[in-house]
Amino acid sequence: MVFQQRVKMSDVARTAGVSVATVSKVVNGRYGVARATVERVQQVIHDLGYEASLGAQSLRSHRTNVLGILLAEFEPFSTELLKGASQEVAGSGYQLLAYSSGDGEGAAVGWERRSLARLSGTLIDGAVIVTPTVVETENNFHVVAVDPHTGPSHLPTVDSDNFAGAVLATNYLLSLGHTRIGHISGRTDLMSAQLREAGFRSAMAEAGVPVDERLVRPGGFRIETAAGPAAELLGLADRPTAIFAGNDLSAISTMAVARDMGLCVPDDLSVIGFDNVPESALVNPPLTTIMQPLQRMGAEALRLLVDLIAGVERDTHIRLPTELVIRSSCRPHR
Amino acid sequence: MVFQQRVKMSDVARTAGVSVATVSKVVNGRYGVARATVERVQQVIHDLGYEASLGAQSLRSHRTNVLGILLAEFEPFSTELLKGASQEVAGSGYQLLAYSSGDGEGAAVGWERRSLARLSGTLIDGAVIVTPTVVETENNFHVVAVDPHTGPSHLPTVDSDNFAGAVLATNYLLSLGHTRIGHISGRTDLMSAQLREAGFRSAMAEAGVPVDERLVRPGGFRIETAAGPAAELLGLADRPTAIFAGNDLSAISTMAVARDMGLCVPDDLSVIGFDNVPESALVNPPLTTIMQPLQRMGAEALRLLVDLIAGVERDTHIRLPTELVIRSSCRPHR
DNA sequence: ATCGGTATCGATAACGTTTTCGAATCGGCG
DNA sequence: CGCCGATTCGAAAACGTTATCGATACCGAT
Repeated sequence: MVFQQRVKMSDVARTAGVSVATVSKVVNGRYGVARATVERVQQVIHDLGYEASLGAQSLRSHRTNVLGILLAEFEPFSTELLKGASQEVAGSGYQLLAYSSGDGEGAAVGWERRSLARLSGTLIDGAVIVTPTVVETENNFHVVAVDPHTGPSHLPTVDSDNFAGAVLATNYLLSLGHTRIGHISGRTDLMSAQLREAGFRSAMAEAGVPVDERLVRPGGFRIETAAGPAAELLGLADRPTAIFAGNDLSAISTMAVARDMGLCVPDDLSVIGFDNVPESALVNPPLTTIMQPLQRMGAEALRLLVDLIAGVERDTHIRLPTELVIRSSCRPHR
Repeated sequence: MVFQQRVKMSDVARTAGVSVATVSKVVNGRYGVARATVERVQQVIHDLGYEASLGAQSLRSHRTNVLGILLAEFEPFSTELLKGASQEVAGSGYQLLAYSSGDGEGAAVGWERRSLARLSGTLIDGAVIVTPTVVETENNFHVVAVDPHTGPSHLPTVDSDNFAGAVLATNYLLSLGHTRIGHISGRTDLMSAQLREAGFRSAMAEAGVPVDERLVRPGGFRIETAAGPAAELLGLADRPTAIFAGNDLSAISTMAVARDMGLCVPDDLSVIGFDNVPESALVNPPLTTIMQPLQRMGAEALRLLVDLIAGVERDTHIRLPTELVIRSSCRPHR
């Protein structure tokens, strides 16, 4: 019910009978202000409920003690990373700001660069960027990338062992007797997607099973974009008996398409995913998948970022292990 | 690999051979600049990759086209709301910034007020606040509350029908033959917690079953805070045969405590939750609960906020229905 | 030529904070 | 009593942007 204007530093200064400069010193704990004055100003600050304006603060000092995490959207993958990062930030002295491009559908490339330019140097002290396609770093500003785009980059990075995970998934399908295995690959600009496809091909070659190129199609890592390729694959006269989807969302999409076409998973078609997002345990049938420790990846990324800002010398590339999680979406080939 | 300073408006102005004022007009699409100039400036903006500084922009104009959503932490409840809000924001012309108090444990009361003071008027044009305990609105700044604190408030609000949901839950347990029903209530400062307890008492009274006051304990809506009360309840000589937990996290905590004490859910103890967060379907046994449409609540809150800023006349209190979701954590009383 | 009216543009003052640096005060000591 | 160093404070400039408003250029009409 209190209907008041934002209280600014000059208000505090006036009621405390000092100058804004002095208030600023008190707020930031700078040296050179008398004991009595400090206490009086702090009292006024408390009484008036003063809070520094983030915008003005950062505009002047280029330091806000706020870190950002940039996501294209709040899909399950990013949300899990966010949870991990959020837990890690507690007690670090920083606060966390999650920024979504909001682009949703169109997802204009380069949103990370634009958002970063908008926030860096004027709002946040550093950022972790999830699945960035464009990496470009201004000096004196730290970013770490999670699951970055392809191509050479010396950005500090956190990811999981995508290649090994893909080998795990493929070998599992092979061990069930499948040989006509399809692969719905991910966003071609993502390192992880390329490594998963490479792992798939490697495992197939290792087993001496040739890859039918018609069974490998890009699915874009999203439910909507994967549906088309999945339908094409399943529409083939000699359709695959198993599909290794590039991520869980593609796998879920594939299962939906299969159902629509009258196919039963896992009886008519085995499906394995990648990520182990919470949703994968909820779908029917529960999805067999490759787990990457998403929350831990988020936590590691945040800790790495904090260390970088603090100037700590440490390894700037973290790779976490993957693991096979067996549920009910795969069955031996008859 | 490009290693460059942040490019500012004056840089654009210099290379385009105009003044910063003109650049500003071009950026904001103001009237009064020649066609040719507009194009030239836009070209330079694109070439240099200029992006306005959020801080400076908002400091001066008090308008950023950015909305905030304030969460105490990224637990499941808030995360679902966030997803809903995030989907709704696409295409609204705004961008969404999620802010977590980061307080995690201690969760100092009034974090919403402090964060809001920090962000409002200098960073965001409006905010939706999840489970706020302190409501205080500055003029010319819009906020909408989701699941707000108790006490009178004329804040625009989105919530679900907590009372009816609690009646649903209680009646379900009663219909299974339970009469010794315990209730682990929620954060006592939250409207939703009070309404759920009231619904519980109302349904019990309606059925003519007296409430044993020793079986009603506050659990704080969190896994850690609910464990103690749950243990006390289950340690009673005449322990309850069923527990209506104030939310899913309390219910999950209760099930864990029960397991530790050698009790089997649902055979020795029926447990029902509230919220239907995704986790409730993952636990073992899957949790029977009351669903509130969390994502939709987030979406409605965001739409309401946008409308308020735009000055649209509309209903400022939205209440969504709840629903019983039967899974496997309840069983008829023998 | 002169004039009035439109376009187009740029100086400049804010916005709320931090930081530098000089001014003022005070106590102690010669 | 005069001087000096230490302490405490405030004036003012900067940060990058937007908004106001006056200056200039140009046009056609008298």
